[in-house]
Amino acid sequence: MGPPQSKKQQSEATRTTLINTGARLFALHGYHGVSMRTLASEAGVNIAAVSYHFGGKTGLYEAILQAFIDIRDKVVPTPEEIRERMAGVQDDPFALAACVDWFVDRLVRGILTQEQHSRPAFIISRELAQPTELHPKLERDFIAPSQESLRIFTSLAMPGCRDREEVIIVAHCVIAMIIKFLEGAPIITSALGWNYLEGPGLDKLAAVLCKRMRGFLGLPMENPS
Amino acid sequence: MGPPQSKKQQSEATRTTLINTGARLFALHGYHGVSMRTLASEAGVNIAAVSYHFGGKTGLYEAILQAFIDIRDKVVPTPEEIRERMAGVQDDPFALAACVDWFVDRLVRGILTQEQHSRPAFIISRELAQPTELHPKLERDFIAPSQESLRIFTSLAMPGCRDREEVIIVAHCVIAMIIKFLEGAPIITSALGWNYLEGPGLDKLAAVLCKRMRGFLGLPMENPS
DNA sequence: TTTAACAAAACAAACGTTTGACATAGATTT
DNA sequence: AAATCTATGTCAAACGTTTGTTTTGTTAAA
Repeated sequence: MGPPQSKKQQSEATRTTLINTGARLFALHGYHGVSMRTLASEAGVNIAAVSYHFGGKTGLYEAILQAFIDIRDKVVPTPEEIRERMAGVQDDPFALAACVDWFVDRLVRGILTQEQHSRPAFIISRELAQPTELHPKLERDFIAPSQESLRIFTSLAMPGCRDREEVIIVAHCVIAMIIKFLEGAPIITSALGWNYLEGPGLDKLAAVLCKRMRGFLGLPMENPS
Repeated sequence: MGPPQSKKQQSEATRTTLINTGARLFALHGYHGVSMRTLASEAGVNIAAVSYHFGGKTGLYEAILQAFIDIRDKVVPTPEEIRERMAGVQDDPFALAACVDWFVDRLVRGILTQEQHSRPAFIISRELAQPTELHPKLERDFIAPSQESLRIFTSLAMPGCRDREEVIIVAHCVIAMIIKFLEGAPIITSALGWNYLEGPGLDKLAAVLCKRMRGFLGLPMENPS
């Protein structure tokens, strides 16, 4: 099947397949819930391939986490991007609210729609509740930077707030809401009579979240008419 | 150790120990992450005790979930309780805000402080992201009733909102924030320099959450001076 | 004496990992 | 340019370990 491949191409293809399949299965069933036989079978490769390419099950899991770390900036805006976007609007509540819309909309669509982004969120969210030995690395390279971005956004969105503790708590709430829509997607969609979180449904969700997040941050919920 | 026990007492003691230890370990490491030998060892009982009393590992897990279902009303207020508490204040934003404080404070302290309540939240939250065969029962006896309470509270707290979809989305956000403080407790406490989510720290967290939740629901953040 | 609860040992099955044979792309030699 | 060698990726089979469960025998309350 497919065009004839060189050895390097074949090797790379196997690696990619394993990382993609592993990400999907680990996100669905957790690390301990996926056996190497199921994994290899789903990926369409031999059992020994995992050990050969990644040194074992933990090695593959590590590689998957690393792949997530590498695309972090595509999901969570960097501090620079946030500062640039929100510069000079500290005194205009409606301009601030527009920035909130931008930030929330980007997170919602980044995390909830793109599978390659939603799986990391799934796995990392689980890693939070159920730390493995890879937790320190994940904490340093993914969680901490994301938290920093979230706190910078939050403190900029609440210019009147001088309470550092409150900023940290509020920042946590912002990401918590969005992440929980990922894990609770079946509940939400069935309650709303939707099939998936996409299309008009996702637009509605994003709109409601933007509006409410404004109120949460102490900004006007509605734009001036 | 301890006073001499009758057979029924001893049997009941073993059951309780297994349920408590199981709840702790399953919450920490997930169903597949806990072996029966670790479980029995931690509980201080023989391996065969689990199969003897609960018919196997899944039987114990089921019993643990059932124990959670039985105490649901202690954590999440019932629809009756909510309706009673919030009756006749639909036109008074500040009275409504006080009800929000009551609801949020109860959830925060119920879920985040009491270990016997926080573990169910842990396990059920994981069951959401990673459904097992027990999911339907949990959905019917725990999740659905909790969601109903949450939606009733939300719709009563937003009397001006006639958008059913918005009510559902907002209700989900309310519980999402609180639950995520459970899973993200290590991150939050370390960022804030706290040791645990208790005492003054928990008071602060509850206060901030109450205030912000008011804004989220479109109510005044501060009480009239 | 009967029987409910516990404990130690053994069970088959599934686990992650390793082995050794095989095929072949790529490098080296003739 | 052809022949040979080497290194690499794949595969089926087997490895020893750990899994959840069951069996068998013992203890002590009823």
